[in-house]
Amino acid sequence: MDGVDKEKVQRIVYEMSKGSKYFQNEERKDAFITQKINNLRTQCDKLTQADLSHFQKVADRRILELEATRDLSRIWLHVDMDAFYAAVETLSNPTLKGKPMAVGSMSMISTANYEARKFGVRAAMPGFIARKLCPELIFVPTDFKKYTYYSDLTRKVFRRYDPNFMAASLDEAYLDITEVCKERNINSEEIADELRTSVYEETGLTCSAGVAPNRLLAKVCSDINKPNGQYVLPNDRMAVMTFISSLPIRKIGGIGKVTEHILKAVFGINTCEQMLEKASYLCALFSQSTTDFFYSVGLGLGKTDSPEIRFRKSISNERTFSATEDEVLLYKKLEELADMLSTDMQKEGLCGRTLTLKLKTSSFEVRTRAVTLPKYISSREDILKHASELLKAELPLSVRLIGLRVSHFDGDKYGGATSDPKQKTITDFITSIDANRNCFLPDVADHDLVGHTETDVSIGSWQTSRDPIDGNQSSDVNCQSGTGWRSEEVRTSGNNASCSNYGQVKEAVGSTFPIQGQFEDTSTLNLSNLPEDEGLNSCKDKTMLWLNDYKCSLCGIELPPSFIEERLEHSDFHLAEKLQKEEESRIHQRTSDSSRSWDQKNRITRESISKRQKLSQKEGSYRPIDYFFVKEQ
DNA sequence: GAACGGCAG
DNA sequence: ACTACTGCCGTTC
Repeated sequence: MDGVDKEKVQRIVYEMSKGSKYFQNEERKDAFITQKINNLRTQCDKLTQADLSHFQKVADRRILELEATRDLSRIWLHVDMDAFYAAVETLSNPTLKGKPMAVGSMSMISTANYEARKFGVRAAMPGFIARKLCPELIFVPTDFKKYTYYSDLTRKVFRRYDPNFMAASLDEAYLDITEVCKERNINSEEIADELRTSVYEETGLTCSAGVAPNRLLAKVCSDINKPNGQYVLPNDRMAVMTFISSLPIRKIGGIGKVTEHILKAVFGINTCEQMLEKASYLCALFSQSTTDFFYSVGLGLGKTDSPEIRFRKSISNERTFSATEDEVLLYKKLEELADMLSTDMQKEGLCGRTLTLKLKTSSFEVRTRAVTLPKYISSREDILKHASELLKAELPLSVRLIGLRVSHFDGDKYGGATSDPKQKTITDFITSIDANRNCFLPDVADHDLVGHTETDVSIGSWQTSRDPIDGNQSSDVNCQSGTGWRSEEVRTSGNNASCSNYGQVKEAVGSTFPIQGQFEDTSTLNLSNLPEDEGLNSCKDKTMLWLNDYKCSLCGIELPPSFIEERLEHSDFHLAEKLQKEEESRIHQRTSDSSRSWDQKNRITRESISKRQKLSQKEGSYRPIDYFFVKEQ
């Protein structure tokens, strides 16, 4: 951003925060990092020439191995909407045009428009500081429904170029445009141009694009000519190496403030190519996974594969409020969180056995306390009971945030489900009912939120929404809005939108997940947990079955309107499923509800999977969209 | 394997 | 008067 007086901005930010609890905590963290840097330096100094030559050899070998994995056969495009939330708000209120504006609140800004950025106002900056930087700044509260709606519009465009595109958040996506380029015999630059034009025509919003041989690079590229621009990095090794050589490491997804600081302070690394120059030191001081990532950065390597399915590993929620030591109040907050979390988990049919309590003290110190239970839980009572015990052990304490997380899901480690006692029971039970029925394993898996992430090489390469979410009147009693809009979102938009939170995307529910997965879950729950009539009605009502004329409201499978036969078959399937279920409940009347749910879930999921596989074989070009996640909320 | 802290987006 | 959520890594026991 030119025109920004960086010194002035820094000074104001410093003056506004200096002396605050937050600031003191930042200083504490800085001190810790400084210590870490000193330790690393010491270790470096201890390295002998012999050590270094040894590590150099190891590093060289590893770099060669990584180089051998280079794949220049794919063309990836990363799209990034420009100041997305702010742009959407301006669309719905044109009087904002040209004025400095920020989406968010006094506590936290999610996105600032370009006029505001001229003043140094940025995403993730608290509103009160932003106002100091720009007194006439207009604040607009976040409205995720709106962003989800526009996000869906953009995704309709993306889908035309890559039906299997990866949504990284509401405003970012990765598209493998290799095939389109081939089929239409045009180059990637033209595709990018055309795509951006289409997005603008269909949404009124501008975006930027980056094209490169892998996702890591594509992401970097989309930032180069932002806003409303694009940059193409050809699939050529020399071009990549030249591009990467002078690139500051901070531009790379996965290298944040701290890593940048450490690498610079200890090794003098500023650019990507220096990752290779200092390879022996890195090799000596960091783990294999970390050095692999660093070397990959130096080589300009990134992921080129199509999204693999991934499972959600945890689900959580947290709230900030004005710090208090009042135990009654704290328990009440805890109860609300347990309530919301349980609801979210049930929406997705999740049960987990590790519960983690997160506390942020009034001095911003973060603590987590966890327990792993002998059985899987998901009910509000179970969560609350164990959470209360964890909390109790920490009191008295002045707290400003409480969070709860459940992880270690059943069916976690693909198939690992059977290793748990309770599951064995269920498995056995179901098996006894129908020997043919296969439980758990990948099936269960699919029913989870799956996403894919690009994560990977260690410090990951995923993306999340760059616009932090506004905590919504953060500091106060407001703990509800979060979930509220989420559930609405799910029902109304029924699409890819996700509402997430973590960055890598979501559909409607909580945070981050792939849409497909989410829907499947939702549907599963509908069928198994709701009164029979509901499921049945939905099945019968063909017009209601296809959300946005595209996605099945029951299981989330995505079938475009042109798939007429498949659609018919699909609705028949749900009907049959329904009937079968009714029949079954008659037979196994005494079956416990929970067991029946499991059973039902598995069967449905299975069907969905095989259906999808069938489709992809038949129609090579069509595959359900996998999402990844987004986080927002 | 579990717990915890931290980074990143 | 500095968010919400998720994933992964490293360390320690």
